[in-house]
Formats: sequence, structure tokens, C-alpha cells
Amino acid sequence: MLLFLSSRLRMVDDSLYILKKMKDQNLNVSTQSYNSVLYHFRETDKMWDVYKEIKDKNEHTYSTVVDGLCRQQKLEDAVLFLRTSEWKDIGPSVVSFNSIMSGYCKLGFVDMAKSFFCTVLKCGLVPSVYSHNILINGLCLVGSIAEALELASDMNKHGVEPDSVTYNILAKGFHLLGMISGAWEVIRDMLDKGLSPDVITYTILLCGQCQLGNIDMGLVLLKDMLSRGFELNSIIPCSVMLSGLCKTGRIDEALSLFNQMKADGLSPDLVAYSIVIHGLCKLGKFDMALWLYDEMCDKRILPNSRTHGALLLGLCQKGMLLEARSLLDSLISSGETLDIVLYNIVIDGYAKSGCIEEALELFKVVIETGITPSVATFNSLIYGYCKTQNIAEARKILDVIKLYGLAPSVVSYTTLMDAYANCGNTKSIDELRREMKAEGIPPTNVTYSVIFKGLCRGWKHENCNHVLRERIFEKCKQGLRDMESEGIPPDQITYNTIIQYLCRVKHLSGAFVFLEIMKSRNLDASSATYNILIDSLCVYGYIRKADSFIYSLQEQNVSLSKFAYTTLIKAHCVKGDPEMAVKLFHQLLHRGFNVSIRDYSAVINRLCRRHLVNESKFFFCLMLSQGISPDLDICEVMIKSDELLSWTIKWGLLPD
DNA sequence: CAGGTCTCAA
Repeated sequence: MLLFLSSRLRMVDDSLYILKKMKDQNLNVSTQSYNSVLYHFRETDKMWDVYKEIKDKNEHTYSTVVDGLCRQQKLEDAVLFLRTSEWKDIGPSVVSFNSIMSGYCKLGFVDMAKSFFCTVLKCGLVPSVYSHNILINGLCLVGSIAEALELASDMNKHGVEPDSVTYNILAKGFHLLGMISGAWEVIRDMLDKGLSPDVITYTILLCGQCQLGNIDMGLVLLKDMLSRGFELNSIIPCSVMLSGLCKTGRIDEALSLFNQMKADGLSPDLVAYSIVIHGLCKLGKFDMALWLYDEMCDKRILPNSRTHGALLLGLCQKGMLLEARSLLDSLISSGETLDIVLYNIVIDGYAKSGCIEEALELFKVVIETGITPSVATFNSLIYGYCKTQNIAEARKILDVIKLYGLAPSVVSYTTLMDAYANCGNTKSIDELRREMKAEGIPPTNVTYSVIFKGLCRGWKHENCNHVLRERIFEKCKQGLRDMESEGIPPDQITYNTIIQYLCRVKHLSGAFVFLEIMKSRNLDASSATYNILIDSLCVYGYIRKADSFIYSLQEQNVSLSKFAYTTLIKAHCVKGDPEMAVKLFHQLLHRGFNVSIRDYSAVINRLCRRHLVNESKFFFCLMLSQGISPDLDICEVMIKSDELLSWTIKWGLLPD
């Protein structure tokens, strides 16, 4: 009993001591007991010490050693042991081959696993359901779903049938490829075979839906699962749902699910708490997060590094850097070595606030403590230097990263490129792009967006002519084709940036072409997209077109932001169609936008400049009727206009 | 052999 417990608790020295005592007392240690000890030590280098002690080794002894070697990633040793060991008379078992196949799959060498599968057959052994599942899982992990399906359907040739684990593995495989419909087909096959989906099946499907952004579909799935009576072990699927809700900003629904779990007697564990605390922190609800944190601690659930990371993130996002730092310092003084991620969060907090000195100071602490920085650490420093307009220093960090034995990542390069993009330095962006290619770092859609942004900002108006515009339009189309051929799907921001670029070079028809491409790829144009287009129509004087564009968008029930309206209103004030300005301003109010004094003063300013007396008066009165008092700026504008001076005095608005 | 939480770029 002592031996069993001490080995299970990985108390290495104690186990060996007990074994020695037992031998001293001439007590017989059964092979079964030895095997049990061996099993618990198979992932440590003490494995051989136990192994040597065992007199009557059996099949389990050998397969445990093989499994141990595989788990220690000593696959060659495992194979060697299988071939040359003294157990020739017993012969290797399928279990040992399973361990080896699993080991190779985990390293991504599926072909090696396959050849061992063949070896099993050649040895006259029968591959078990485990053997098949291991290989099917390996194939799925490298994306060979077709081969995985084939192997699953061939299982009956070896006298075995797929079990629910097989189906779960296949469903996960489809999910990894983003082929959620394939996952559903697997489930249908599973049902046809008379097997029921279990909690893991549901969790895999739920994960897939959440990752595709189908949060509502996920909620339906979760409800369905809970209605089938899986309550007792539903904490993990609920956590997946919580994570999905938090990541899409639906924190209120996350909280209500969280409370529902508690009400149903499903006590949230550390992970569930951490997910919700992180979600709250990310969305700036730090007080609520702290409240849950205290509740968690009251339940004797000890926070881990992730929980602390969430709190640090929350403090940094609120700009409470002093508080974040003192929390970090208190974690440091607790004595345990902190995860670099925790330092990264605070370093990034400093960088985001433009406090590069503090970021560097904390970086120094990391180095002096002997903790290895990660690429993210350096990327935040790059951001910090860029934010403080020191691109030269930021660029030097690329070499510093290499000095620390790390490689700059796509984020390192993209951050730098963005800094260059903001000042229109396309030459330096091209340089970095070449450097990335040389280093073999593939770009992402963010990188591409930054490159387009650089082109946009670097545009010089004096070069403007029709031929060049067409060339730029072609360049944008080519850029999009490049992305698609590289398997990098452009997102909303990529399209918005391209549209902005085309607007900047006054190729509005081209910009609208990209709006259509965007829609055809099932990407919803955002209000930012429409803002760019409406603003450009106004800037280039196509105000009627802007009117009809807004009108058509309203017809389609597209939600527009306040900016779209105020832009067009201002344009109408300038170009002298105050009636339209009035009409649109009413729409602004009716649609419930928060209309501020700045919006009134923008309109009144422009109307006064054009001597549109009655309209100025109208907006002034409208403002008063909405309970907004004029400020000094508005009064000055009104007074400066001769026609309005006496009217303004009448309202008693002359300042002292 | 199958399921959940962290930091960095537009």
C-alpha cells in the first residue's frame, strides 16, 4: 500500500527506500506491485532503477518501459528496446507498438507511425481499436482527413469496429480543418452505428461553432446537450461556451450562463472562473472581475498564472499601471518563478501607454531575474519605441531578438511596418518585406493591411493622373489575388484599407468594386467601410451620390455610424444645400445618436461662414431645444456674423 | 486514442 501510494505521488526516493526495506525484510514484492511502481516512474529517469529490481518481468513490465521511453521522447531507444530486449520468448505486444505509434504521431511523423502499423500486421499481431484510433488521430492532426476516414472504414477488415473515440477523433479532425459540415457527417455516421454522442463529442462540435464565430449555434448545441442529461460532467463544454461568448464581447450572456451553471449545481472550476474573469478584464469591467476573483478565492479555488494574467490585463487596460505593477511585484515577491507572460502583459501595458522607459526597466528586471524573454516581450518593446516615434531604436530590437537566441516573428515585422506606414515610408516597408521573405516568415492579413495602409499614406497627390490610378487599382487587385493564393483570407480591415487607398487616389469606382468583392466573399461591410466611402464622395464633391448611397443603405437596413451622417451634413452646409442638412440632422436625432455640442458647432460654423442666417438660427434653436447650452466658440461665431449679432444679443448670449 | 483559460501587429 505504501509503495503504491508513494509511487503514484511520484515520491521517487521514498518509493525506492520502501522497495529496499521490503527486500531487507525478505518480503516478496510481486511483479504486479513492481509494475505499478514502474508505471508511475515511466516518465522519469528513475525508471531503469526500478526496472533492474524486477526479477520476474512480464509483458506489462516491458510494455511499460516502452511507453516510458516514448513519453520521454526517446523513440529510437523504445524501438531498440522492443527489438533487442530479453523478452524474445514473450514477443512484443500490440500495446508497445501503440505507444511507439503515438509517440511518432505526437512528433508529427505520421509516416513512421504508419510503418509501425504495418509492422504490427507483419508480426502476425492484430491491431486493436487503440492502434487504429492512434493512427487516425495522427492523420487528423496533420490534416490528412481522407486517409483517416479510409482507415476508419477499414477497421472491420482487422476485426474491430470504430468506437465513439474514433468518431470523436474524426469530428475533431474536420473541426481542425474548419470543415464543420464534415464533422456533422461524422456524427450522423456515429448515430447510424447506434453510438450516442458523448460530452466530448458535444464539446468538439461546440468548439468548432465558437471558432467559426457561430456563437448562437453554439448556444443551441449547449442547450441541446444539457437537455440530454449530461449535467454532471458538463463543466468543460460550458467553459467552451463561456470562452466563445467572452471572445465576442457578449459578456452579459457569459455572466448569465455562469450564474445558471451555479444555479444548476455545476460549480465553476478554476478554468471557468479564469475565462470569465479574463473576459471581464478585457472589456474593462475590472471591478466585476475583482468581485468574481474574491468569490473564487472564498471557495478555496486557488488562482493560477492565467487568473493573475487576466487581472494584470484588466489593470493595464484601465491605465492603472501603478496598480498593475504593484500586483506584479507582489506576485514576484511570493517567491515562485513567474511565467514570462505575466511580465509581458505589464511590459505591453507600459508600451501601449507610451511609457517606454518603464517598459525597459521591467524588461531589465526580467533579465536580471534570469527569466527568458519571449518574442512577445520584444514585440511590445518595438511597439513602445514606435509609439514614442523612435522607429530607429525599434528596428534595432530585431537584432536584439536574435541575440537572445529567438527569431523575430511576423508580429515584430508588422509592428515596425505599421510605424513606417503611418509616416508613408513605403521604401522601408518594402525593405522589411524582403527581409521577412529572406527569413522565411510568411505574412498575415494584418501584414497585408499594413502594406496597403503604407501605400495609402505614402500617396502623393501631385502624381495624380488617370493612368496611374488604373495602375493602382490593378495593384490592389493583384495584392488581393496574392493573398488568396497564399491562403491568407483578407478580412474587413484589409478591404477597408484597400478601399481607403483607392479613395485616396480618387479611384472611387474602384473603391466601390472592392465593396462588391467584399460582399461577394460573405464579409459584411462595416460602418467604417461606409464612412470611408461617404467621406470620399463628399470630399470629391459627389454629394448627390453620397445622398443616394446613404438612402440605399438605409433601405437595406444597414446600420450606419454617426460619422456617416455628420460627414454628409457638413458637406451639405458647405456646398449650400442646408435643407438636406436639416433633413439629415433630424434623422440623426430620430435614430437616437448621442448628438453633442461639437456636432452643432460644426454645422453652425459652416452655415455662418456661408451667411446662411436662417439655417444658423434654426440649428441654434434646435440645440437649445435639446437641452444643450451654447459654448463660447458658438457664441463667437454667431456674433462675428453681422446678420446674427443682434439676434444673438436678443437671446442674452453676449459674453461678459 | 478524443474536450476548456494567457501576453504581442492593422
